[in-house]
Amino acid sequence: MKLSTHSTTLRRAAKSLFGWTALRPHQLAAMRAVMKRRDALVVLPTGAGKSAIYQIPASLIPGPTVVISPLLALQQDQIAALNERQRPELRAVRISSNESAAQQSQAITEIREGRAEFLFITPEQLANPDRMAEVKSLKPALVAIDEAHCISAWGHDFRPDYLALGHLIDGIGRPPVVALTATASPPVRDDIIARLRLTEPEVVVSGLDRPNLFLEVAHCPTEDYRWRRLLALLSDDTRPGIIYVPTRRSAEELAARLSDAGHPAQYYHGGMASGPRAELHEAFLADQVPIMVATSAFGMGIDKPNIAWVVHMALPDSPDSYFQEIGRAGRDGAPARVLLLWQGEDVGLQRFFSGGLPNADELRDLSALLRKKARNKKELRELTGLGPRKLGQYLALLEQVGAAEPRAKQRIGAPRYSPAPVDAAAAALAEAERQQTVTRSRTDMMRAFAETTACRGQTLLAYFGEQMTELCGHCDNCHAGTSTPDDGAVGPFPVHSQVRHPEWGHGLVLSYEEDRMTVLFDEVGYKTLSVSVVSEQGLLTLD
DNA sequence: CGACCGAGAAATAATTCTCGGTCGGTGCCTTATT
Repeated sequence: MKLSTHSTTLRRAAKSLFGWTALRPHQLAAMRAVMKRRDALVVLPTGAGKSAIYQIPASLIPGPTVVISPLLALQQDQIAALNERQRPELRAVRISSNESAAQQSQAITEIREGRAEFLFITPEQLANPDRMAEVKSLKPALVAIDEAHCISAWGHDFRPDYLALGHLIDGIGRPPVVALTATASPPVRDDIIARLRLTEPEVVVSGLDRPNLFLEVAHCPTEDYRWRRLLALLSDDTRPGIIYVPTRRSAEELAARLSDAGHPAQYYHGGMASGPRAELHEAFLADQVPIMVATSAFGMGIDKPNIAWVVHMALPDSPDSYFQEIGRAGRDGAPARVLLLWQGEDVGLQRFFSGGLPNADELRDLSALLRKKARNKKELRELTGLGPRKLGQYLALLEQVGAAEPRAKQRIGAPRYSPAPVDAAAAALAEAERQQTVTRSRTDMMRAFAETTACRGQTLLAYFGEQMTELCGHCDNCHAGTSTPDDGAVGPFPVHSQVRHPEWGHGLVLSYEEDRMTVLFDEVGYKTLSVSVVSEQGLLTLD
């Protein structure tokens, strides 16, 4: 009775606010969870109406909604889209370094007086205790975490405040949380749920297969071959597309080379000034840039329906990134091509990006310092001589092993009964090694995807924990006839069974391919095992 | 880890090889100058 009431209310609101005559089953399931004030994790492809999942319930629930979104440019687009509708129940404001103090206090006033519903903000803003108290005083009724995979992808080193989001949500009064993303493999989902400290969340996952994308991979023994494969695609398809390259320099060089060869191209990377960067972004969306050569900086928030192809000029760091990047093609449902041009040497750069291990002595000294007195990051930088990046990484690690905790006034101290500095350093180092192993196992899986002769659709979805019983029919291997159906039960353990390995511990069976099986272990990441060895030696047991 | 660059050596005169050093992605934020 109550459930159907919610469904009817939600449908009415969707009609009134967005002009939609129907809601998709997954949208409705997630919205109902939000209406019941349950935590939720939503994994749906972009273009599946993900934002509406928090926006429609937010318009119905009394009290404002805090939207945590990672990029200021993305926030700006989202706010513009909401305010264009000119509905008070959808009005959005934000607080960021882009607003003056006067604009910031005006935004707070609008929310407090009920004239605006959505407050857009970054984790970094919330990490400021004064700001946190101010947001708490607004009594938010809901928190939406947009691009929630950033918690896992960035939290560990790049943007450490992402890791602290669980604390930050506690600090604003712990309203119900809905986390949304287009891509999250099983360990990323677990990470999001653990970091945000979601309580029995409703998990909605769907539609990862993208039948209109033709998946193609070519091993390129030489640079010249890579170049010729790219030109072949460009002469076939004159619709707009994106070329992903691994470095800023290669983005600039390739764009120049393509333009010289009669394929006008622009480049985009994180080292550019923000003005031209924003202009290029807009120009691409407005169909004024046919070819964009870019690093991974280009992507989040690119909601352009007619991207007809995506080329990777090197192996991405993980299937997670790959899936995210190819997912930008063919949102209009028209046939689109995605082509991966790779070499074994590409792995070297990804190993570099997976980072060096921390120094145990530096960790020990930092831990000892925290036990003496709580200090802010600036003091810690001066006392230890560590750079901001490294310090952030070390503090995140120490926090994970119970040797550091955030305190009032931006200070960080050691918890009561925290481990001795030597032990804390050893535990933090072990944690860093575990993270690095898992990160590198993702690169291994990316390489395995590139090398497989099996169905690529099945291989990719198996990585994300979804079993496809039929061949995808939209990849080069299916086309060439080398794909063999994954019947799912060829091995000793069914797909998705929980297993235990004497050395690697607990794992989840993801897929079988000929005599190999892929298992995702909590401690060591993705591993490919020989089915016959597993059977003969009894390597795995049900867990 | 591997690509790339410049310096200097090897070999015999203009090119090829080796060695050592450097660099490589993603973005909030703040604060001090124009």
